[in-house]
Amino acid sequence: MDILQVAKRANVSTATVSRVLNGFPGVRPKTLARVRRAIEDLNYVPNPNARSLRVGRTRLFGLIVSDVNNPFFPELIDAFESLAVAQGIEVIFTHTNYDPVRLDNCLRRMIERSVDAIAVMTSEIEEESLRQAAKAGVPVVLMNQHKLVGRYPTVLVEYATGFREALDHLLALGHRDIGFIAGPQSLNSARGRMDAFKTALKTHGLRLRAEWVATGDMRVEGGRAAMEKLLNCRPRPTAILASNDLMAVGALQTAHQARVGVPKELSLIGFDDVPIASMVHPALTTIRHPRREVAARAFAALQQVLRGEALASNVILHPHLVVRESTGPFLGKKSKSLHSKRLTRNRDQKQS
Amino acid sequence: MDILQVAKRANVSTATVSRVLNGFPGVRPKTLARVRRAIEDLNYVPNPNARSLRVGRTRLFGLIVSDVNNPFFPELIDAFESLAVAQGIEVIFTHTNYDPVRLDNCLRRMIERSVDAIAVMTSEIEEESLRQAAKAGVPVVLMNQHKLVGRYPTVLVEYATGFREALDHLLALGHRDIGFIAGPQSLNSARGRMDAFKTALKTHGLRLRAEWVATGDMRVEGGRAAMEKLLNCRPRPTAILASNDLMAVGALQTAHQARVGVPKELSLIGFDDVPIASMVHPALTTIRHPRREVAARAFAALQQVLRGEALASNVILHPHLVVRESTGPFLGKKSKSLHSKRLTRNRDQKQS
DNA sequence: CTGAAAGCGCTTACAG
DNA sequence: CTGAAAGCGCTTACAG
Repeated sequence: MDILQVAKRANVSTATVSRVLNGFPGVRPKTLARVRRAIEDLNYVPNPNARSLRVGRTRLFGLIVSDVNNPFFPELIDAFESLAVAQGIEVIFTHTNYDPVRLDNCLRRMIERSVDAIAVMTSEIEEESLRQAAKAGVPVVLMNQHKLVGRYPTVLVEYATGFREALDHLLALGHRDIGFIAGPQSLNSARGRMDAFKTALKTHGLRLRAEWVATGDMRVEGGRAAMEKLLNCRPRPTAILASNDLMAVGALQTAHQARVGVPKELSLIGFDDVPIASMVHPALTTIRHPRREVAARAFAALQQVLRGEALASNVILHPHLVVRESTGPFLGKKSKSLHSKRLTRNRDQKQS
Repeated sequence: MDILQVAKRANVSTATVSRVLNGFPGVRPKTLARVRRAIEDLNYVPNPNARSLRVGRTRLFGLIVSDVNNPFFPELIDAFESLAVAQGIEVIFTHTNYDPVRLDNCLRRMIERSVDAIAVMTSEIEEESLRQAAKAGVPVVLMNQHKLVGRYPTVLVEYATGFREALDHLLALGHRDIGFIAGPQSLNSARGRMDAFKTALKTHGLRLRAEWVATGDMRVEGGRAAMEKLLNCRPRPTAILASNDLMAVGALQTAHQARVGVPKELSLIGFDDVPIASMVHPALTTIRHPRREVAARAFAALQQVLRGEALASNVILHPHLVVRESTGPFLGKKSKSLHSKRLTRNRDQKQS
């Protein structure tokens, strides 16, 4: 009964100590000072369990992502957590390893822990799993789940914007023959990226040749294999976009091994802008996924729901092209024999 | 008063429901079945706050690392969390961004949340910060804090083992002139690695030439700069070890740019075996830091302390060499003009 | 402006 | 083998 100690020392009731603790107005300055003094002297810290039991809120948020080992997520986690900490909220973080069953478990665990709210930042979500959160009255915010848009607050990322910028860039460099390394079409995100790419292509009046599309597993290895296929095409695309950076990195390695110069003979663009994108050589031109922003909006949405405010509408964020060294001018069919001057560009230079 | 509902439905007292919930022996099978039934029917889940308030334990562990964005940590976090979940323990995870003040805050937050135990997996730790945990009676386990070894259970990683294996490998390939890319000597881990390298060198009867040591910031950029310096040495080392993989990756890029072939003209070895190590080209030979094991031992140590068992002694783990493609035979001074046959090796092949 | 008292939902001696 | 009851440490109407 620790608040009692403080109360005794300050010569007040526990109710008053509680008021001071929670910053309620209407405590006489003298009393306030006395209570503060006692808290200080006793080095008193309130018991969060007792508080939660009483109030019904834990100031605990859940954050579920697909995969900690995927370099896409750390920034998102970091951003989410930083915001939480700034508000005195703690976050229980976990990952599903892309497994829908694990997602179900994660949600259950968090609900049983009575978190106040949950952000689900995975690519695949079964609506059935979310129902338990709804039933328990725990607000949930999602990322990029177009199918569930009306039913759960969702942060959407408009891939098309990024692909449009990427194509603008490639066309300006003289490319017209553009290939694509897709991800498994069973994955929401991979399918969304493929669709967005096709749309952007159409906008620019280009057509996608079926043989210029290869599919990989969204990991480096998949990018390698896909690139092998694309390099064997005749005619060969002069520029290739990948569904994510990891596959672009794999593609880059295969190009190296096949002695196909990037960007001299082939331009390459990734997606996400994970840290590795700027670490490879040549540094990858890529479309940056605004994941810190996604985390921030998701967090804000949860707070809004908790305050009982209605969400205005879903948030739509846009990825943008980051030009680095893996894209360059198309030098014509004879480029292989030419020793073109090496292009120098600033890393991290952004295209407007 | 939800356990009461269950009790009513099963026609028992709340005490009995609690016994069933906690798997206490000595409940009559019939009663047991009735209670289980009621729990099932009502979809009852105990309130963790009430339980914690009563019992004084939260089944919450804290995990503090230096940096989520550092590719070293995800595996460690993953391993720690998986073990926790398997025991019905939730983990609050946070990072200090290498800032001692933040570590202090992180510890305070976790203690105020009344976590049961804390694993501190950062490279820099002020003992002062740990005192608050001691005062609050929260067990703490550390990673690689040699100075605090007697006072806190610690998981140690014996860097020397890894460097010895690396040198064995290089010597077998014919190298004798070996350089080193160090980290800032203000960092515990960087200093430890440097010392271990020197020791290993001495064991092999080699001497370190001062001009063959360059210092970087433990990031890719630092590796680039350090490599530039080393490439300008005359004579030049024929093999270089880096304090971590990120710097090795930077070094690799600089070698590429300077048209120094790896491993043909220069062998390169990293440290840690982060995911990027096997993604670059050539794939990095590196010393694998056993971080999943570190996490597992740290977790086990915490559990042991919580059970009131004394720790036998500190845990010592050993890193081992993983041979990939960035190391090869020393081909003599004239190697630059030779077109030596390309070595093929399996990626991920381990040296025994 | 402040206090007395109920109650959040559990667990655990204690008694039988 | 089971129950009645106290109590973990807070917050919050309610009363004054």
